[in-house]
Amino acid sequence: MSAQLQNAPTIAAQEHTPVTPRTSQPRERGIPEATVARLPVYLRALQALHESGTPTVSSEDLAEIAGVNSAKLRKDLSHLGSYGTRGVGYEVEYLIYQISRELGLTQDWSVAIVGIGNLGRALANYGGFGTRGFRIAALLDADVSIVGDKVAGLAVGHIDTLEDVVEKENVSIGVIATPASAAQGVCDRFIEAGVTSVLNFAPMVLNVPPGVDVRKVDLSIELQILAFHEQRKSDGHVESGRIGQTGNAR
Amino acid sequence: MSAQLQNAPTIAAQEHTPVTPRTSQPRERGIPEATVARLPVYLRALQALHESGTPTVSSEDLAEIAGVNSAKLRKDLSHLGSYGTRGVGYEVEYLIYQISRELGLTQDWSVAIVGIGNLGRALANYGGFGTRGFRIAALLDADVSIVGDKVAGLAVGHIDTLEDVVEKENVSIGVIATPASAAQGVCDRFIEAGVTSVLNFAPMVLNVPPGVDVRKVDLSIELQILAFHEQRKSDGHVESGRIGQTGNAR
DNA sequence: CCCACTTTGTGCGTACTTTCACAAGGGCGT
DNA sequence: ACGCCCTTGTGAAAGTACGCACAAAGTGGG
Ligand SMILES: NC(=O)c1ccc[n+]([C@@H]2O[C@H](COP(=O)([O-])OP(=O)(O)OC[C@H]3O[C@@H](n4cnc5c(N)ncnc54)[C@H](O)[C@@H]3O)[C@@H](O)[C@H]2O)c1
Ligand SMILES: NC(=O)c1ccc[n+]([C@@H]2O[C@H](COP(=O)([O-])OP(=O)(O)OC[C@H]3O[C@@H](n4cnc5c(N)ncnc54)[C@H](O)[C@@H]3O)[C@@H](O)[C@H]2O)c1
Repeated sequence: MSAQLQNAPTIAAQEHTPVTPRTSQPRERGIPEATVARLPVYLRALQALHESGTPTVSSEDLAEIAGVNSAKLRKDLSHLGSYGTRGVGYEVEYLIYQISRELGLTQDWSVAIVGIGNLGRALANYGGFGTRGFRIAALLDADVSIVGDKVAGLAVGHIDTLEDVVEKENVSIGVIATPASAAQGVCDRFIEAGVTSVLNFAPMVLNVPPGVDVRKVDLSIELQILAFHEQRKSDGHVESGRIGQTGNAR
Repeated sequence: MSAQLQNAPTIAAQEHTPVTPRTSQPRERGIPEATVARLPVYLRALQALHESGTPTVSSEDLAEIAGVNSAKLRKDLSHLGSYGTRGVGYEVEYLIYQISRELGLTQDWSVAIVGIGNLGRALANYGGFGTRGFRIAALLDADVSIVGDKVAGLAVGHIDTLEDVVEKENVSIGVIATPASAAQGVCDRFIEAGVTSVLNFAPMVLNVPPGVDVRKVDLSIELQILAFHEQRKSDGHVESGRIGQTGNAR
């Protein structure tokens, strides 16, 4: 079989002594998915603070910027270890390093995008990609009239070279931006080639074996969720209040 | 104030709703967010079944297609009411109607996209948009060299006409595809103009007042989450198992 | 009309999240 | 050195979400 399951319990356990300088904290293995999904948000907020020259920040302030409850933020960070100083807060630069390390951003990840249509091109041209450890290693498409085109400085390759590219470029994350009908096939090839992380933009549920992570970005679903709440608001209710940013989780 | 919050605490909660004086069975007001987020997935699966001529489907089969546990699916559907027939399953067409109605897709929603750059164009050209009750009412940008261009059959308008457009076209959902630096400003204008649902593609946390829904789509965060798990996999662990599709929730 | 069989709807225990509230830790002024 | 004040880290409570297991409900055959 393959399919199903939402979040996984995350294991925990072993872990030698980290590299951390002095006050290193034992950090337990097993960070909650909900926390993992928020770490990138904290990281972005911290980088903004760092760029503006702020040396330290309290959980209260950082939480405000990140749009979360401060207790939640502290608990999230506590999963990484005790990197704060009571009475003071967290050292911005140090925390950036810790979160980056935890997320695996201290190493580079090669990404291959398949389906260089409207969306694929936008993704390829998206600068924010490389800013954080992600490198677009290849752009692939099945349409021979597109193959060879230069997009964002990269020549589009033919889908048939997927396996070669994955191996040569050591691709670890596959992005699928093809029509839904081709998504499963592309996904299977990625997996067969050894890729175990997939980001899917096609509006369909991919079937994958255990051990493979798939995250989906589905515009249509987002709109439908918004429509649901919008309808509620005008449904006569005075009530409804949804609040701040809701994105993905697990 | 305004700011904060990530996922909303789910309104549901209180909302006794003494409303329905009738029989007890009917759907209580207050569908769990997690359920709302899955309804669109079920809907899509059902439509595929409908197109292939399938008249009824069991929770087991539908769950398989949607990639979820069948008990979860049944519980989700039970929030809408009892639309299944024991021993048979659910009537595809009827269920499509019920879910559509619940999601508010039986009415049309006008959408305005701001920021017609790489991503904005891809969104505008995205056909799947209109397929389900969503109509792109306007495309706006601040760059005068873009204003006037025809994208997906629509002329790009100037951002200064936002308020007029929202009123004239009765826009209820605003899509932000501008650089992060302009996102909050655009968001504020949308809200000021009366829009209470926003879909944000800019990598930043928007500050909004209560009553306004914001959903974000953040490519960078998705990649970072994948990187986290990818790192775990190679961290020596044999273990890690994340599985099937993970998308947004709440 | 009754029985065997299928599938729904849901009670219940478990697990995960969020939030509150506060004791303990640490810096700083005196 | 001492004590005050600020902020962290976290136990515990409350709220949600999941998925199992099964009684109830409906179908079709005999
Ligand atoms: N454009 C958007 O804003 C948007 C939004 C949400 C979802 N999506 C989804 O993203 C996907 C891509 O959207 P798009 O607008 O870029 O579509 P598109 O038609 O512009 O591009 C699809 C590309 O995939 C290529 N392709 C088709 N089959 C392939 C295969 N087997 N192997 C490799 N490449 C193949 C095509 O040649 C084409 O270049 C679709 O599934 C769409 O539903 C798009
Ligand atoms: N392209 C992607 O794949 C991608 C992926 C993830 C996130 N994003 C985010 O989406 C946003 C748009 O990305 P893009 O690649 O399309 O960028 P882009 O630079 O191509 O387009 C941005 C557009 O917004 C317009 N704009 C700027 N300020 C504006 C304002 N105040 N009002 C109205 N319009 C304004 C610009 O004129 C431009 O046309 C960015 O925030 C980016 O980080 C993009």
